[in-house]
Amino acid sequence: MTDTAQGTSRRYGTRPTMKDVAARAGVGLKTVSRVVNGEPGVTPDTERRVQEAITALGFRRNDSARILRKGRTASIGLVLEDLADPFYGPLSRAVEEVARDHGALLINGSSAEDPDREQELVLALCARRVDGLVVIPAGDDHRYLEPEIAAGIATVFVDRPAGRIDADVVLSDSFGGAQEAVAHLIAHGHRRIGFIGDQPRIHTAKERLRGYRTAMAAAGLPVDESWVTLGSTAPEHVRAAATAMLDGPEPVTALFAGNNRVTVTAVRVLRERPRPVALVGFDDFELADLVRPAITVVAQDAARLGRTAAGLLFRRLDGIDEPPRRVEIPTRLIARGSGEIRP
Amino acid sequence: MTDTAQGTSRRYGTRPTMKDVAARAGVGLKTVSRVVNGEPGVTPDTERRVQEAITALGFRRNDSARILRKGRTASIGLVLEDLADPFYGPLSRAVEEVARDHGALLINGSSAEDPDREQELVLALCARRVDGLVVIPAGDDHRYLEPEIAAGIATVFVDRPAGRIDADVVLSDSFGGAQEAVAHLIAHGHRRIGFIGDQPRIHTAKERLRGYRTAMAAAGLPVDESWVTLGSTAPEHVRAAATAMLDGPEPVTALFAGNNRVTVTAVRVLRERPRPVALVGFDDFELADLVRPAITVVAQDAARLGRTAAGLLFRRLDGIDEPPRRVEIPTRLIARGSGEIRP
DNA sequence: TAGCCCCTGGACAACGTTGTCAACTGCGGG
DNA sequence: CCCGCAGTTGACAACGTTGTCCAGGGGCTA
Repeated sequence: MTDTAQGTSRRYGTRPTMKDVAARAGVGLKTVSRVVNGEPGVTPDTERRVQEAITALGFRRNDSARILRKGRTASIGLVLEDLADPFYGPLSRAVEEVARDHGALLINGSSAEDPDREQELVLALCARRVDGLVVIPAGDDHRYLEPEIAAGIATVFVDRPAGRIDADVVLSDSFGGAQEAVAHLIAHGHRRIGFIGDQPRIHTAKERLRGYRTAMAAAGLPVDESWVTLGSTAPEHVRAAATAMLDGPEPVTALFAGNNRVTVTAVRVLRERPRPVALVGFDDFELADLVRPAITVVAQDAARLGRTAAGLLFRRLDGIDEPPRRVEIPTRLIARGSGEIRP
Repeated sequence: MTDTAQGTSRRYGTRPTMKDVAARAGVGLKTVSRVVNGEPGVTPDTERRVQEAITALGFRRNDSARILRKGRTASIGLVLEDLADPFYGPLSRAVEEVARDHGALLINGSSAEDPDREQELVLALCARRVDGLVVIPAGDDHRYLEPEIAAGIATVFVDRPAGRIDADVVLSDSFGGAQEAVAHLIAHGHRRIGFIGDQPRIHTAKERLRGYRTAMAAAGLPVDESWVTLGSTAPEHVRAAATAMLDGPEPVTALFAGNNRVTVTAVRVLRERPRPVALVGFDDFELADLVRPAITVVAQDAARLGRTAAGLLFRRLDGIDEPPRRVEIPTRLIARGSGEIRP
């Protein structure tokens, strides 16, 4: 009755299977399966015996086998740039939360903004047969995904559109947000405004630049090309760019920072300057209101991006078949002071 | 020659298997397996034929089946409190990076500081047969993991120790860090110092409180119990606690904040006060140096915690068998100004 | 009491892959 | 000319689970 360790040689690292449980409970294999899955058709007494055997042996269903048999993995993959970036943490969490509501686990990976690594990760996830993918693309050619999508792996892109394939995508309104930011600076009297953005191959960087140019043009302001820098967002690079704009022959009186990493470095640079320079940053961040001057930003709702994307994904997984959608999430200008400095 | 779509009825959502590839290439199943896995013993000509079939059919190996057969999943699980918390993002990223170096994928889940949810997640990961687990525990009883560990799932705890089982653990030196923080405030002339920490069931909260009390006692200072609050770190709660300490009968002249969320709210509260109040926070955060006064903190190295834990995990997975270890990562006091305000 | 149905339980195949082992080829040496 | 050998290749079982289908037994009705 209490013979927990009995004849069945349980080597370390070897798990009991349903067969073992069945043998111990003196029932058939399928009966154990029924109990484990809560299927009907088992008498209370049999069920109890099976439960006892499960507990005694420490049995846990092997989901790998289950997945193989059923064809669905109840897991989705998320590929983003860097989990350590404060913009992606909330996004990832939101995706996870939606996945959880649908009983799915989340496997995620960071591409480090490297297209090859993105592809490697995505294909590894496909080999695992995740049910769906949420991808923040690093590359700009996703034709490699075509066979996977055709084979039924639902895919939603977030933050940036897919390259060369037609797929669902959820974006922030980078263009509109940038336009609004720059218009805000113009409204406060600025005429020479600098823009420091991410690498030009990144969609959001291009869109924000376009917003900047459109706003400038709409106000009839010329743009000196020394006021625009796209490239690495590494601190030293941003620092050099900002310094050049501020000390150039046509010094800017305001800066528009293309993302949160740029903004942070810009704040540091401006802090060292004798005269105040106006600044608006794309992306909100914690404590933006506590820095002096408080930082005016164009806020994107990362969690909402993630929720929306995951929602779209599970719609697909639930079998809703419709042409690829493009959802745009509005941004919001939060005026806090740094953008209201007059030239 | 170009008959991509031929007799084999490929329904949407059905993937080709090695059998299909074998049939198309006119070879045996095992030969396909050999090619896919780069095993030797296949003539270049045969290999080419198989490769062509693979490309034509869009075949991708089903890792679920592979996992079932091989027993190893090449994936590890990470259970933490909240991926959106800026402390855990870098930790998660560090674990991911180590996993990647070992060819493993990372599945992660947020427990939301709920013990039941932690257990649910952990067991789901075990059912997936992850090779190992990195857990930031929310609960304080992990005996439920015993059968899993006995069955060979390596487990490492981070940030907080496991409850009621003996397992590897990687911790920050919360006690020492807190002691140092409070001593720092005392050295700057403070006698009445408040402490606002996380819920008392959380190990780090207890340790930091212990450090606080030890430092006070070492300086021969009494602690009025109205100066100590442990509990939710929700902003309104922290705000109320701080206000009470600052306006009480024995008003504190300095605050020690038990984690990053508390610190942020404390900064906001102190900002509204007419007289400066000293503040030291546990956990560093971006922009801590840009707020005025810049925030003095006890910095923990989240990435190093993650790297160390993952390193330990893979040592276990590589078969190194030794008694459970307890690794403590030192903290570092970064004086920036807010802790140097005199009473 | 025969006949029938329902309820429970089990035998068996299948999911897609990999490990084992044997068969086949062509070649060189005795 | 035959034997053995090395190098390829494929047939088959197994991994642990679930779906299908059938068998046995008990209770009910005619």
